[in-house]
Amino acid sequence: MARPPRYSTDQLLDAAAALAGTGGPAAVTMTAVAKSAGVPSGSLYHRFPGRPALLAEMWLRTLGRFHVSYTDVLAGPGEPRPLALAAARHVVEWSREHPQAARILRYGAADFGKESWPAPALERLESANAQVMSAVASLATRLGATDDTARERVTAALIEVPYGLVQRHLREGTPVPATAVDMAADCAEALLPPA
Amino acid sequence: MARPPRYSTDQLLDAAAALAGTGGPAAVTMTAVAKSAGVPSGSLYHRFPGRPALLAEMWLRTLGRFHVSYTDVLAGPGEPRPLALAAARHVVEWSREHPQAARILRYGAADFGKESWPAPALERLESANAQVMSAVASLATRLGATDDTARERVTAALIEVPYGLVQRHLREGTPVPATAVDMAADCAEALLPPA
DNA sequence: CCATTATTAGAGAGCAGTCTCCAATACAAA
DNA sequence: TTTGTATTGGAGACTGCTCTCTAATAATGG
Repeated sequence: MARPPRYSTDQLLDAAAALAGTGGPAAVTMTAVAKSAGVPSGSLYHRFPGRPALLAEMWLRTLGRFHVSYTDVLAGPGEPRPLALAAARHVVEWSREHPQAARILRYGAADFGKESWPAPALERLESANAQVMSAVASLATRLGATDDTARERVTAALIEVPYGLVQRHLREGTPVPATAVDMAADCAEALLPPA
Repeated sequence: MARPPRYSTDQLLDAAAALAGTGGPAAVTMTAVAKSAGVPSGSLYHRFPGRPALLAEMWLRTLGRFHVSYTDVLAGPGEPRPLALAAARHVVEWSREHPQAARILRYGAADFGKESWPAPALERLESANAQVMSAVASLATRLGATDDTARERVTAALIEVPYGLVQRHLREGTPVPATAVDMAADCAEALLPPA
């Protein structure tokens, strides 16, 4: 009934992600994506209503890929404490394996113009974040974190600290050392409620 | 001998820093800085040869302010271990006290166009970083960190972990909770060589 | 083979941002 | 007062980016 697409959405997002990974948000211009993917600007605007929409899709795709692997770990079988340690390790391992994606997530959604995103994209972001936060929260209760401080410590152990361990390497473009995985686990041990 | 300056360099950098703190690197356009400071573009370009130079000065001023307070702590008197814990705490405390500055340092120099900076600015950056790294390294040896892994753990304890603890709050614009200070110290305990 | 339609293709309008240039200005020194 | 000079002030050239518009194209269903 119609002409088949020559360029896939993923292909365009790949180009955008590559630019974002190396040059940060500012490098992801519509012109640069079009050039890098070998697509005329018209085709790009046929897929995405504008730059904010493209940035939103790229961000959500990247975040989603991390989220599925992360929630997989969180939802795994076994005792909560080993699970929490595994989750902390996983953040670092995932960053080691997906440096380009991790370099994108190093920025906030705000750095990719979140405030201009189309409403559906914002909702997807909201729901993705809520899902992860609820998984972490449920693990926190299983760990015996009752008050706010204890819950904050769990969040820090599972997300913020492992992420911090990786940041500098992502910024500098150097590979994340394997020793960072153990550091994340050691910090988690120190932050989680006593066993 | 000449007309006195009406606008100080600091005043212009303040405007730039405010823009960077709220909107990130992309918000710091020469036009925006001029408008926000109430300065015509000609005056701005009289002080700074171009946008890269302005960004460099802003970054170096912000980094320098952190560095002096941080190296003060590192060079303090006393046993190395309490000193290291104090340094870890200090990173979080400083971010709590200087949220705007911390929000700037959350980005890398690369995000502020480091590759286009004038050569003298690059040298100053290099030397500032080297100074801090050497202070950390000397503390690491005093702590008994002999191999590379142990040294990496010290760096992580003193810089990367405390910084990671603060990141999310900086991104979201929420104040950094006081509990984060203790978390930084607890993680440092776990990462430093055993006492 | 024709009509329909999603997609490609690219030219170019419009705009925001950087930077240049030159005249006007205000002060210090002679 | 006069001269010299660092600075202000702003107009506008130039560039790069976003986005629009229209025509061409390639497949499908009748």
